[in-house]
Order: sequence, then structure tokens, then C-alpha cells
Amino acid sequence: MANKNIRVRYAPSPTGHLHIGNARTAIFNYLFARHNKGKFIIRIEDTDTKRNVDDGEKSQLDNLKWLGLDWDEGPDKPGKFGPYRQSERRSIYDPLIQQLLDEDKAYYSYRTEEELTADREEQRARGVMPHYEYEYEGMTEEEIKQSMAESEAKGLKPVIRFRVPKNHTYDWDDIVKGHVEFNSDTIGGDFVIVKRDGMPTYNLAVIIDDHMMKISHVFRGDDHVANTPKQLMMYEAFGWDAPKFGHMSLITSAGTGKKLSKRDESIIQFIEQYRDRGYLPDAMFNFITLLGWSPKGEDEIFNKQQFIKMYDENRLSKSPANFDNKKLEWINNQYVKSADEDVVVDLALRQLIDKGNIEQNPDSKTVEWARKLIVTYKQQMSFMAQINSMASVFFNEPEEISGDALEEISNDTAPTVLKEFSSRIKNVAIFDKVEILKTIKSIQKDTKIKGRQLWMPIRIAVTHEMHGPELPESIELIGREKALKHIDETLKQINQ
RNA sequence: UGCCCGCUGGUCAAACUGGUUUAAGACGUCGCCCUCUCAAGGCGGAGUUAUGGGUUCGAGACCCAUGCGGGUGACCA
Repeated sequence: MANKNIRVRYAPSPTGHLHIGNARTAIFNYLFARHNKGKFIIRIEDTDTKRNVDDGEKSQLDNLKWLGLDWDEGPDKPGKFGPYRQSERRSIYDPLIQQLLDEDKAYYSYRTEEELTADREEQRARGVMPHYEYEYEGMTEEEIKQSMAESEAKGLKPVIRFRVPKNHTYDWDDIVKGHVEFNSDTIGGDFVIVKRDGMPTYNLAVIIDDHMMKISHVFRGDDHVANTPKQLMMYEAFGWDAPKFGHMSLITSAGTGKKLSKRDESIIQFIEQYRDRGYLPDAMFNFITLLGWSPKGEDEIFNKQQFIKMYDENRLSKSPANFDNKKLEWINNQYVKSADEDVVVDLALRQLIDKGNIEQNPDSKTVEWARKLIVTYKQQMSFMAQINSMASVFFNEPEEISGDALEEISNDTAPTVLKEFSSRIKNVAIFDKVEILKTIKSIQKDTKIKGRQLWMPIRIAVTHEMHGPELPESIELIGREKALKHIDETLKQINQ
């Protein structure tokens, strides 16, 4: 059911990199827009000039693109409802603010931050919810004017507060949560809509922009529920219709059970970090979409097009979702396994170079070698950075054989196997896995030693490890020279 | 302390507006198979409707309490 009037937005503030939770908000808005053939808009909410970060906006957009999102309007793609940065929309806000003032729906407030803090402390001590107390309580219009004039005379700069209607119920049918209602007396008093620096606060700017940009649906985090009544009363004050709201459950941390906080170190928080570690964008998209939303069938691996096709906002979950890193790894592994070999090689090679396991600008021979190595691990890598630790045996000189491994080769047949293997591979023409496998088979035939007794000594001698990928491949990757050297050393070690 | 919301196994969750669900499926976990080993893969197992009341012929689904968890309470967004 295509609806041309559907317009949704993702509205990040450029205070840092793209966070998992924000990425999810963006994705759900995107999916909703694309499923309904509506528009997806990006708006930068940069009214807090102090917290803005220089490349915050760029980083947000870059990472959204990496995830595979595209938008119809945004700061880098002007449409007819621009500008798309709130800091550039002052000329739109100012007359509307004046209108509220003129209609006495908002007023200047001179209460200083110190006074407010003191009020709040006193309220807390009394056991009441901290709230703003009307500073002109009980005053006549004359007295109010006089009070303001006095404040001005003292050089105080005012903020503008919205006059919250008394004992009024604000409610809406939330797409996710169902019917929600608040009594206006419980929201903390008249709130600030324009800061001392003249910038509108989030709550004001967001409703003006959503209205002006003809936003039809707002999908945002559960943490915005408490803002919604404030926004509804402003829509009412302007005489505008509010969009439909859907408040999505938050992502929680398995460790703390609380909403993902940027300080929680048990979970990687930013999309960029996953990108750096060699996660695949489609896998991230897939995983994030399954956080708080579920498809109809039993499958869980889908590409973007499939998600768009089957997206249904009614299947958004009411309850918070734990971020499960294990599942992310599993999903990413599914994508790595089925990904194009060149893509995997490219990404994993970068990891190897970054880590210094392969030199910068490797020659073609090294790249060929790396390709074989990477392909060997393609089936089991959850994310590309793992190649460094998984394949460390191919980069580092191994430690001396000990423990179980030593025990494994402390028997009568091991030296025979090793000597045979060593002398035979010295002479094979092409040192590759096919020839190596043939060699091992030939030893089996000639010595009648087989199975673990045959394979383990070779594996341990060559790699010093009891585990690893297919042995012939491993030996090929280690190379003839190193393999022979390791066998030699091992023979010496077990002879003494 | 106020207000708002949530609660199906260790985790994500399905079960559309109450009726073959002996509560899907996935991750994880455990066992087996494959196998020189690890991983991947295949097969299988264990494990859940927070508690107490009600409504109903019938409740995971509806109502009420209790408990637990979360969100919010900014001149942040």
C-alpha cells in the first residue's frame, strides 16, 4: 500500500559517532519509509552548540551509508523543506516563538540556574518530584511586568518557557505501545523552549520541524515517551496536527540490564567500531533489525530488500531487547561464509596489514599467500579481525612444544613419521596441499601408521599446535622451509 | 518519592483481535556424527509463559493486586 504522504525522519544530533541504538532508530524509520514507498529524511539536530562535534555529522552520515541506508532529503541532499540543520532554521523558529509569546502561551523566565538548582534540591529534600515552580505565582499583570523589568535591570537574560495547561490529559495511540496518557500536571511544570542563547530547545525545534517538513510518523526510542506530552501540548498551542508516534523499546546491555550507555564497556557501542573490526554491513543491518523486531516466518537471515518488503511496524516489540554479541557474531559469520571471496580477502587482508602481520603494500606473491590463508579461515571467521589471532601460527615463531602436545608425540612412531615426512617433502616438486596430502598418504601406505598417530605428530611438529585448519593447507601456508625447520627442531626436542 | 512503560527458557523471540502449542524458530549451551585436531556442517537433548487472585466452557493472551526490571524527571537530544 503505497502512500506518498508518508514521510519519516532520522534526526541525529552531531555529538559523536553513530551509536548502535541510533542506527536502529534510523533503520526502522528507513524500513518503514521504503516499505510504504514514502520518504526518508535526515535532519541534524544541532541546537546544543556546546556539544556538537566537528565531524559528528559527517560520521553519522558516512556510517549510515555504510549500513546501506539512503535518504531522500538531508543536509547533503537538499529538498524543498530545508535547511536540514536546526542551527540554520532560526528564521523559521523565531516568528513562531514570537507567536507563542504574543498569545501568552509562553513567557520570559528569569529564574537563574543557581536558583533552579536550589529549588530542586529543596524539593528533593521535601520528597517531591523536582519541578519548575511558576516564578510569578500570585502576581498581578502589573507585578509581573515590574518583576521582569527588575530582572532586566539586573542584567539577567531570560529563557522562554511554555505555559503548560493545568490538569489536562494528553494522550495518543502509540504504534508500539498502544494508548498512553499523561496528566499535564505531572510533567514537571513549564518547560524551557528557548534557551538563553536564543536557540530553541529540542522539544520546540522538533515539533516545528516535524510539522514544517510534513513528517507523518515519528519512530524513536522509548526514552522519548516523556517528551511526547510536552510536544503534544505545543502542537495544540500552534493548532497543528501531531504526527503518529511509535516509541520503540530500548536496547539494553546484557551485563547491566539498563539501556545501552555510551560508557558501557562490555559492548561495542558504535557502528564505526564494528566496521573497523571487519564486520559486514549487511550482517549489521540484519542483526540490528532483529533487535526489537521480528519477521513473520522462522528465518532470520535476510537482506535489505527482503526486510523492506516484509517490514511491518506492528511487529515492533514492546519490551526491551538485550544486545547479544554472540548472535551478532553468528549472523556475521553467516554473511562471511556466503560473501564473495574477493570481498572477504580484501577486508581480511586489511586487518592483517593493520595488525602488522603482513607488510604495507604487499607484493603479489604475498597477496596470493594471504588469499589462501584467508580462504582457509573464511568458513569460521565471525568477523575479519579474528584472522589475526586465528592464524597467528602462520605469522609468529611458535613456542616450544609442551604439555598435551608433547605427550601426544612422545611415542615410538612419531619420530618415524616425522623423519619420513621430512625427507619426502624435501623432494616434492610443487609444495602445495595436493602434494603434501599425497606425501602423507604415501607414508601411511609404507609405514602402516595411520590416523591420529600419523597426522598429529606432523601437525604438532610443523605448527606446534594440536588444533588448526586442514593439515595439508596449513603446511602449505607455513611453507617448506619453515616446516622442515620446525620438524627438525621437534625431532631434536623429543630425542633428548 | 511522582509520572510512564515492560515482564514467554541464559539471550532474541513466535503464538494476528482468548480455542490442536504436548508454548514455533534462532543464538548460546550439552551430547552424538563427520574428522588428525579446531572450526564449519549434520543430527539430537535440556531449558520458559514472574507471583497470587479473578473473568471464561477455555488465558501466555483479558481484569486486579503484588513483585521485579526499565524509562523519565536538563537552558541534552
